Amino acid sequence: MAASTVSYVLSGKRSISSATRDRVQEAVRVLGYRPNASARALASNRSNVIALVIPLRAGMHVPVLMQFATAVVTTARRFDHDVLLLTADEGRSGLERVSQSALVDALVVMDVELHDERVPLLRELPMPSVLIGIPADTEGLTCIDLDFFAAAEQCVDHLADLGHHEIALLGTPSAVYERQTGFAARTVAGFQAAAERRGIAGIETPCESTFEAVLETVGDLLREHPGITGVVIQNEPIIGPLLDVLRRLGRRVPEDMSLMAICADDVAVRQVPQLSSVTLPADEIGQQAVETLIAKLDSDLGPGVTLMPAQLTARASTSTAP
Amino acid sequence: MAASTVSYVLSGKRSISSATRDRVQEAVRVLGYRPNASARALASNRSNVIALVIPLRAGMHVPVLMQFATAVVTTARRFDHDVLLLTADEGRSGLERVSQSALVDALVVMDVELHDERVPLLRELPMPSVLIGIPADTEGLTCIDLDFFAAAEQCVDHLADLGHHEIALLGTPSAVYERQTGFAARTVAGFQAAAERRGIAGIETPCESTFEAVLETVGDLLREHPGITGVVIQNEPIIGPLLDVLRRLGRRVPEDMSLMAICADDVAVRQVPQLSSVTLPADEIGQQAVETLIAKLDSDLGPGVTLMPAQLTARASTSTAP
DNA sequence: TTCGGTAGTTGAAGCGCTTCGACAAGGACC
DNA sequence: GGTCCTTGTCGAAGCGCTTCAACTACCGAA
Repeated sequence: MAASTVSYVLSGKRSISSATRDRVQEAVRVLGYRPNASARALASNRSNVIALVIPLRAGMHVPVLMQFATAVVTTARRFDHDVLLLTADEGRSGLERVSQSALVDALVVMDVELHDERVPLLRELPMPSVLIGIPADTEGLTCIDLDFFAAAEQCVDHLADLGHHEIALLGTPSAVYERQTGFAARTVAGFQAAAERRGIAGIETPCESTFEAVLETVGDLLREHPGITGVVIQNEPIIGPLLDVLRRLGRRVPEDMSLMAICADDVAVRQVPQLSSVTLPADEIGQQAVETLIAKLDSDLGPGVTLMPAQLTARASTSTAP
Repeated sequence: MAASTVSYVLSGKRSISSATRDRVQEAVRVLGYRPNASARALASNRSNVIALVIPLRAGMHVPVLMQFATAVVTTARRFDHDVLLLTADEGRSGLERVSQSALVDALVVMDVELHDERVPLLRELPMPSVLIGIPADTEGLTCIDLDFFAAAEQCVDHLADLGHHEIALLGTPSAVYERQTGFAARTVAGFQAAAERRGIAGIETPCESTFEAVLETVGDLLREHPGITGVVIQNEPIIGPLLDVLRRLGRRVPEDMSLMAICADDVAVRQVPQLSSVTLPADEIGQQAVETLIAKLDSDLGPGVTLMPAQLTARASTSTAP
């Protein structure tokens, strides 16, 4: 019984008689044999590990990140890969390190900015990568994200259909806009485009993720634009505070004020009243990212941008304009 | 110039003349040379990767987990190690896989239950590990956690010192108790012990992490125990809802009701009013875990339990009993 | 019957490092 | 001047796999 035979049984890369295969598998089982990962990686030039670069920056909503990360790990395991966790604060050098040392076979990069310094590097690296988020120039890249432009449009359309003609977008913390994060910019663009198309007034404002900030931002907003009857909210952690603030201000949802959220479904459903929302499908995006990466690994799949379609669910937080 | 010489320059394991060293370093710089991680691991029997097992279970508060994870990754990088992310749903087999294939050198396991099925396995594995959390039998293990018993005691003492004699512990979701998670059990024990010692009434109840659950739980609590004037809260995500519920019920904080939280400092400070709290030092625990692990890696450090001391900070949410 | 082809198996080469033992050169000591 | 030790460098072995080329055995077609 040659070592190579065992290798072929385990990898299935050559035909093996069923007798031999059974014998090998039995021995593997009995001895509890596990191939050494480093030796395997050295010989095959594949580590079966992918890197996941997670942002740790101001304004990012942690539970959503974790949802992405979980989806990535779970899907990677389905394809017999493991996940190496990198934090974005290592920046370019972290990516260079893990790819040039062949620690990983491929990269998943989250929280991509419009003009991300890592993008040129990703183009050069001799290793497939998938971005979660869309930079300004996607030439030669593989990117996946929710279609935030369409998401915002759908929110506006839904409110416009209900007869609202002055609505607001309560956005992400200003830090997120300042670093030109793609998803935030695309949401604003979609919001403005749809408002214009529908001939209604659309006011957008950033909002920090604290109760006081919501209190102040919403207070200012309603003072300056008393005609607002609909709000689109993109910043998940302020959903609770916003509902609270509206209650304090005596505005009932949805009677006086309609609310649309762009957030995970379970978050929307957990509120009182349940929120009409466009789903942020973090699970599917993470899963899709890994599946694409695996495809690129063993078939030189070309680059391309995948926008997950936005899907709106009307619930109890929106109604016809007062 | 022998390959071995380069290796010795890079690792510093033998003395090298400064002339040679400079020449090698210059060449490394110019060529952008990076040692191949797999080859290095195969030859040296060290992958320089540690596994981090993260729970994805009901009732766990995600931002805190992320804080642990971040601290672990950052600290690991300080010691020139990387982090492989495992989810707890792979259970024992995940641990066996990564350790037996020598994918990693060591393990950090989070969210340990009192009778965790992974504990016996960890004792057997030929590889150091550190648990974040304390199981029932710590024989032969290295564990680190906040001293939740003392944390609860300090909360009770603080309230008792202020003259309260009927207080409640608003705990974690019941799922966390049911699976006998150590930190929750130790908090309850400390709460009860201190209440008894101080001769005051201590009522403890689990609480799910939704607004309605808080509304109902607190409603029931105050109906059955109308004399309660102080609450200790261990469940971070319900801090906001709790403040809201008390407001609705017309109980002012701290005039009518004193509040103590066991949570991260920044969370306590972000509330209105700012909460008196015992800090949950996730950063330090994560950091300490990795430092201990590194020490075990290259010096056969013995096992042992490290309880991080609890530290109480009085803020605006506690005052003398009404 | 002979020949080409296919399926099954094998030994050997080699992946890119680390580490061990050997060895040369030089300094200290008697 | 010879011996011993230290310091710096090197070649070779080997880590545990994968993969290639080669070989055997056997089958069907000519």
